[in-house]
Amino acid sequence: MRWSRTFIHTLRQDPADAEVVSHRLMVRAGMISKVAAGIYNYLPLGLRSIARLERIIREELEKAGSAELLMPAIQPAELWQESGRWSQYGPELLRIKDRHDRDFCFGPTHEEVITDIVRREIRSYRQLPVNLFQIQTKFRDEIRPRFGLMRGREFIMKDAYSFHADAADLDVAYRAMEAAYRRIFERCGLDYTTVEADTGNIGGSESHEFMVLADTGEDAIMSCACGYGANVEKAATGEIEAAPPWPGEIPGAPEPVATPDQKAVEDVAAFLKLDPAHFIKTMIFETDEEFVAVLIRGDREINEVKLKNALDCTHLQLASPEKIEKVTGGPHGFSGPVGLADLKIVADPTVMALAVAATGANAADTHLVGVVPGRDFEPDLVADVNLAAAGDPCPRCGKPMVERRGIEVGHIFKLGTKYSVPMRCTFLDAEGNEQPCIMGCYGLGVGRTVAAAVEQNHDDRGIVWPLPLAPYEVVLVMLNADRPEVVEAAGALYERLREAGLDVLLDDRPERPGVKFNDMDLIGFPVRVVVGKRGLDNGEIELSLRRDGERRSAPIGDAVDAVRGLLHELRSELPA
RNA sequence: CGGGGUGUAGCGCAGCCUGGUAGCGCACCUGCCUUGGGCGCAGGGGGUCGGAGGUUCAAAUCCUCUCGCCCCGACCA
Repeated sequence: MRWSRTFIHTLRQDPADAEVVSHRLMVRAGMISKVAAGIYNYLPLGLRSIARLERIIREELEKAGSAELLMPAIQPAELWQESGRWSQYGPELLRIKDRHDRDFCFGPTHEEVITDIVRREIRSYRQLPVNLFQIQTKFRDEIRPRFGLMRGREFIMKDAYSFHADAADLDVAYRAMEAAYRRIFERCGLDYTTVEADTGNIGGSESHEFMVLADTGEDAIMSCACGYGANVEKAATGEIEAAPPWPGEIPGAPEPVATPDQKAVEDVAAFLKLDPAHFIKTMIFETDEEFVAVLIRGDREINEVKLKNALDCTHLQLASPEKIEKVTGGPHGFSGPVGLADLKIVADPTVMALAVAATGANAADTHLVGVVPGRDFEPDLVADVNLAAAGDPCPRCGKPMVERRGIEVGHIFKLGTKYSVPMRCTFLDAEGNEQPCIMGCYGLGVGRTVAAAVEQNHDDRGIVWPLPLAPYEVVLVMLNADRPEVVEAAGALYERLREAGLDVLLDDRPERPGVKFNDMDLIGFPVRVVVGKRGLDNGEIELSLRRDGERRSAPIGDAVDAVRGLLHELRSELPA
């Protein structure tokens, strides 16, 4: 392709609304442009990178035994009503009506449609398993879209779904898809890790996320040298170090002490000359139907995702100070479990491990010391609601874990029968009994993966594309476009490179050299070939790799081989 | 949805406080010049100042309402 025939318009300045580097650079490089909040055009250059990733995805998924299909973006409400998600999904589901006033939605995901497809055809265990995928545009009306392609409302996703006769067969597909994902991200040259994940409101028994490591990632992940890794929402810990010994005697009953204006645990601890770990922090939450007092050791934080799972509720929020006062009898900041007879109490194991503790007295400016868990209060539920933190012991090996940030580019689930039961997607087993299909689902954010690649591969001049995702592998820069001999030589070389099957863009613009070089660096083509009058006088061209910029010359007659050599050098570092 | 910003030429911004002919840089067009890292000179085109209403002799500027966009938070296969 010639630059003058495609549509590449770079920006000299950063767009005012771009915050993260991938968003900034992709807009500046003329790969994407914004239409509305979280809705983008994929311009020719951006689409080429997307298409290259899609090709890798198709190859690996087909190898893993998944067949491609394409489902509609617009879905009828009836299917969502069958699964129950029409009422559960909330405002993130973009609902629309047709001219007959019938309800539809723009699909944020396709469990309902795929389940409908499969249930129409599958009758027997002999027809299973089924594994299907699509690459398709999704719409989720996110509360806060941001970061360009990283969190769009409309976005391209690869979603796959598998249907099985039993859990063992699902496991086979799950492992195959996991391996396919690994190959996809490895082929893209991305530095990633897999972590155990919470299943969220998709449900299911097992779930892994694929995280591209980047400081700007929206997810926190805990990991350990032993191989354990988990999204912080899900992360367990080994046994948390015990609180220091209680100073002094353990009283026979809790004793109230005055703590005027002392609310935060650190302040009260300092005031009472205790360690924060001696405290029981009591947080009052409000669920769909009740108030809950949640107890965590004073030096720890609550993990709301774990709490939501422990309570098995869909909505959860901290209660307002007014409501806290109403349900506990004491003001915000002085809550404690003792005497909270009417409230459900959930305690983290770190709390129950305390021999004796201090906590709020449910009265203004008062705390209780000498509270003994089990003696002075009894929780309704003991559950791990502890937020893992850097340095906490690994649940597998006990060594300290580290916290890193990641971009969630893939998420795979064992769904079980969450959709097949309500939607009656069943088959007859070998004994002639009707059984629901066991399902798995497998998502991969296509635009997000490309953005993550930029996030991970750039410098202060622009993008440094990993070869497999570059919009063009090679750019041929025609300098001195006013010189007929240069135009002729560059044009001829361009044809030779094309005939050799190379993926090359010819920059034939009559721009000054500085403009061209800056654009090449900004867009980040892996291999750059320069034809200019200076080199041409010696019959030479200049080659360089974007990642190191080191320039080397070659006779123009050897140009094709020289380019191939550089591409080979880049390819040899990637899996086949 | 709560908090904080912002909207003026294609892009990035000033002007607003203190009302009085709408500006700057880049980009674009013409000519000359220059040509290996975002040249130089000269000339030129382009804006319902997000929208509606109000105050005023006069509104980009003040007031009210409204819409878009951005950031933080809650939210999120």
